[in-house]
Amino acid sequence: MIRTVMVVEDDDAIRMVLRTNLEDEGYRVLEATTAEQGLVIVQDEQPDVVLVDLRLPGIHGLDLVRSLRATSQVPIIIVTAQTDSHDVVAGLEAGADDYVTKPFVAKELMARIRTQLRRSAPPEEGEEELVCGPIELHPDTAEVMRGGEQVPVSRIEFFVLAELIGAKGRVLSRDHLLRKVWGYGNAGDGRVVDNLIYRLRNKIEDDPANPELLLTVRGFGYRMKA
Amino acid sequence: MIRTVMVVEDDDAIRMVLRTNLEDEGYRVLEATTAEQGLVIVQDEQPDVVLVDLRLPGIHGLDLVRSLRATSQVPIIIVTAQTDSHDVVAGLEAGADDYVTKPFVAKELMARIRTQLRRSAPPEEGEEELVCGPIELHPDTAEVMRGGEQVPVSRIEFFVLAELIGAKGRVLSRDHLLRKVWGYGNAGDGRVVDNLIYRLRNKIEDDPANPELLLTVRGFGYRMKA
DNA sequence: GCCGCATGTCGCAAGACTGTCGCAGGTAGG
DNA sequence: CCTACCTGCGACAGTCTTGCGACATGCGGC
Repeated sequence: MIRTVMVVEDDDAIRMVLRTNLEDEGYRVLEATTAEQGLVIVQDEQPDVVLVDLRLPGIHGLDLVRSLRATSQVPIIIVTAQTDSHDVVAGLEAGADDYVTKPFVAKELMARIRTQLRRSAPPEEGEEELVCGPIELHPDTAEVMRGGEQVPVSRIEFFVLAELIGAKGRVLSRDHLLRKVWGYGNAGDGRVVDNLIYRLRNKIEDDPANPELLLTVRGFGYRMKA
Repeated sequence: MIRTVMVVEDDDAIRMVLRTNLEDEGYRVLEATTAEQGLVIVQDEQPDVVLVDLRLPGIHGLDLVRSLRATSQVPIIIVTAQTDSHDVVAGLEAGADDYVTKPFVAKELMARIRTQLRRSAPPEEGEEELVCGPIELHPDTAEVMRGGEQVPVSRIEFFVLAELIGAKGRVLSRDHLLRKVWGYGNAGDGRVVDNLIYRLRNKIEDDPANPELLLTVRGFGYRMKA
């Protein structure tokens, strides 16, 4: 079954990234740049989840949340730049089901969307196994195991590894990783990825200088051993 | 068997939080914002439990309780902002089976609902065992045992521990705990959880500085030892 | 072999994250 | 009224994370 996600966000760059990520996950994506537009489209199209930015031109995102809640039970996730907990709490009180603050980790946002969807649509097929050679990822505990022993990795390292292993040996470009993991406009240039790969190798490879698991594909990007 | 819970509450934010928590517990949720609506839906749908707010627009919650009691034996739990014991006593006399005052601890409300359900549907499968290493939770008595000895913990500490142990080793984010335990509006942001964890550790860990049961997962949240 | 570019390597510093603790208002019980 | 406790809050310090830049290295084409 194809699910529809509605994005209400005025910043073109962020909306773009969200759309790309959502489409990659197989969702149909609807977009709106204002609260008014969003309200109409939601009622028209009955999406399965709505992402709402708080800072919108004109009507504030909060009011949009309240309006939506008044007429619909669609799961609402607030995506806001306000780290100010004020807006966030107000958002939840207004009836949102979850919130994510920018800069967000795109993979995490996707996971949260899945969670909201699960509520409205029962049990999907089990989580994908995240295993590659001696490396094993446990999303439940956010732990990475290597041959049975735990390897401490940071939040972002975890998500990058998850993305790579999930790709099952396919090459992923730096851009792809930037968009999927870092998520958005993170103008941060390419080397960030290189760095992270370097650090990951130091943690999961026997000989980080001669990687056997996390391979470089010159000119394209990185991939896990098949 | 899927149980149905009816929520009669006019405040959108609170109703939302209740719905989220109830659905997470696996209940089907019906909502009404007025007594009239509630009465109709209850007779229509025969829910297994009804939550009633006392302050409702129009007909008062108390009258709704009386009306319900006149025609049904469905367990009724009053959820009220009135700490004023007046209304509460009146509510119980009107035929309610239990009451919870706001701000309530979400997990506690869920527990009370289970209790009411147990009455109407006798032998379910036993309660989930809330045990983790030397720690043992007794929901009936709200006691925490550690290696056979009782550890005094506060109300909220108890529910946080219950949530964590119930998660069986999975990581729970601060957000998750805030919503599941504190339940709502608790404008209080982040550090509240950290503090509570700190206090819990002082009570249940041998060496609180090097926790072995209640673990931190940096960047994600907390979890119990598997 | 030489050059240019892609990638590896590493240290740094800002800032994020968490642990720790004292304080104060609130509540319950006496 | 007093006391004890619960609970949220803020401050501070220590640790870890992470983007960045600089330089080294290696690959591929000529």
